[in-house]
Amino acid sequence: MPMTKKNTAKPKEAKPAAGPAKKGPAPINLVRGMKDILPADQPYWDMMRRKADELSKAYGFERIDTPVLEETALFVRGVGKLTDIVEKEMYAFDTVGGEHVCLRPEDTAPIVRSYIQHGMLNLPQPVKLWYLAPMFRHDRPQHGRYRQFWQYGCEILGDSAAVVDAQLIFLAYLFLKELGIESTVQINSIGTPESRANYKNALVSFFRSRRNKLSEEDKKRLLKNPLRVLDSKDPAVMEMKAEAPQIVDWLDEDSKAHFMRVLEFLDEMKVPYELNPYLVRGLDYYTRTVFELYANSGDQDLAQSAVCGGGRYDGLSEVLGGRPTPAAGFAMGLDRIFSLLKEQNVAVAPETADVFVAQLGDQGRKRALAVFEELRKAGIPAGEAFSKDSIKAQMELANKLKVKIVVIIGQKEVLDGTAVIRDMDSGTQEIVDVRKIVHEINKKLGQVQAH
RNA sequence: GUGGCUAUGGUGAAGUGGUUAUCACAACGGGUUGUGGUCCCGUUUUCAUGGGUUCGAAUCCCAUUAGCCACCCCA
Repeated sequence: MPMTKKNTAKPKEAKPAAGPAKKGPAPINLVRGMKDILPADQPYWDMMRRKADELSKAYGFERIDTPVLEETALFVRGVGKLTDIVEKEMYAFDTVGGEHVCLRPEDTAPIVRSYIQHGMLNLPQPVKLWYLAPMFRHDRPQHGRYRQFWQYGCEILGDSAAVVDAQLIFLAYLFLKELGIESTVQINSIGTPESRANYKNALVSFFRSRRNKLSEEDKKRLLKNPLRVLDSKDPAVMEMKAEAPQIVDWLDEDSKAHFMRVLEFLDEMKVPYELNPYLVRGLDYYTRTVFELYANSGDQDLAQSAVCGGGRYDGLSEVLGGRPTPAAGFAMGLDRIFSLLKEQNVAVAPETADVFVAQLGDQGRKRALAVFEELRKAGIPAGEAFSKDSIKAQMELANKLKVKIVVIIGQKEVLDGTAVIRDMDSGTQEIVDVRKIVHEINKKLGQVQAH
C-alpha cells in the first residue's frame, strides 16, 4: 500500500469541469514506522503471547502493565542522558497541562519506578515481574525495526544472586527454543561503576595513543561513551581491539566471582553461550552481567538478528530515588521474532470453526439465529453470514472457512421443526430434529474426527 | 540523523519514449431465484506524489514521500 500524500495543501480545485467527479480526499496513511498487525498474522502473535504468559507464570513471574506515557525525566535519569535512546529517539512532548512526558522507549525504568512507588520492597523478595507491551523509539525504520515495537520482558528485583542472572538468560533462551528458534547467548560482565571507570580510563588512554587511526565517529565515541568504541565495525578498530585492554582484567573481585558463578549456572543448564569481551550495552543502568541473544536461523548478516538484550542493573533503583535494590532483567524484540517465525513457516493452527449455520428466508434466519446461539452456549463455535440472502453465497463462505459441517435452516425446516446437516467432505445430508441439534452436531463431529 | 537501492490494481508480476497499460490471483456479481469446492461469463480497483524535458513519459531528469539495505543505535 504505497500512496503518500503528506503535503497535500495544494489548491487543486482550479478546474471544476475536468470531467466526471472522481477521487475524494486523499487516503490517510500509516504514520512512519508504525505497523498494523493484521488478522492473518495474529496466529503468530498469539503463539508468542501464549508462550510468554505460560513460561513467565511457570517461572514465578507476575504480570505488570505500566502506562505508555511517563515523565521524560524517568528515562533521562534511568536510561542515561547521553544515550542515543534518550538523546535523539524519544517521542517527548509537553502536554496542555505543561507536563514533560514521553512515550516509553523501554520498560525497565518504568517498572523500577513502579516498584519504588508501590513499596514493593515490602513484598517478599525478590519481586518477579513480566510485561508484554509496545515501546516507542524514533529511529529510522527498517525491517524488524519499527518506531512502535513490541517487547516481552522479565525483571527480577531485590536479589543480587548470580543464579538470578542465569535464570533470566535461561528463560529468554527457553522462550525462543520453545517457539522453534535456536539462539546463541553472548555474554560479558561490565563490573561495577567504579571498576568500569578504571577500565574506561585505561581504554581511553589506549585509543588516545592511536587516535590518528580512529574515524571521526569513533573519536566522538571515545569522548562520549568510550566503551562503545569496542562496538565499532571499522576494520582498523577491530584490529586494534585485540590489543586493547579487556574489561575482564579490570573487574573487581566480587564482580569477577559473580560472573564466574553465572557462567557455571549456564553450563549446568546447558545454555549455549559465547563470551564476548566487547559486549557493552547502550543503556547506562547496566552493571555486572550483560547479555544478548542472537537467532541462529534467519539471515546471520542482518544487523537486526539480535532478538533479546538484558543484564543486571543494581544501581537503577537508587538513581530513580529508591532504596538500593539489586535487579536484573531482559527484553525480547517480538517484531523480530515474528519475522523469524514467519520465515521459518512455523506451523500455526488457524482458529477456525467446524460448523457453519446457513439460513434461508426470514423465518429460517430467525430460527438460525437461535440455533447459532444454542451452539455457542454448548461450546461449539460456528460461522455464519446472517446478512446474506443467497444460500449459494453462504455455502461458498462455508467452504472457504473449511468447516466440516453446515446446518441449513430454511422455510421448510422451520415448519417441520427440523434442520439439514450437511457433511462438507462427502456432500451427504441428513434431516434431524432441530431440538436435538446440539446432540446431532456433536455426534456428527465425532464421526468426522474419527476419520 | 547519514549514504545506497527501489516504488505498476488488494497481492504477485510483465511492460525501458509512441495509439484505449498487460497477465495471474484475490474481491464482488451472474450462469433462471433451497446448496460449496471444478468450469464459464461479467464488474470494481493501478503507473507513489509534485514538477520538468519532449510533438508524445509508466518508461528520461529533479524534488518529495515511503519501503528495503548499510551506518548510527538497538529489540
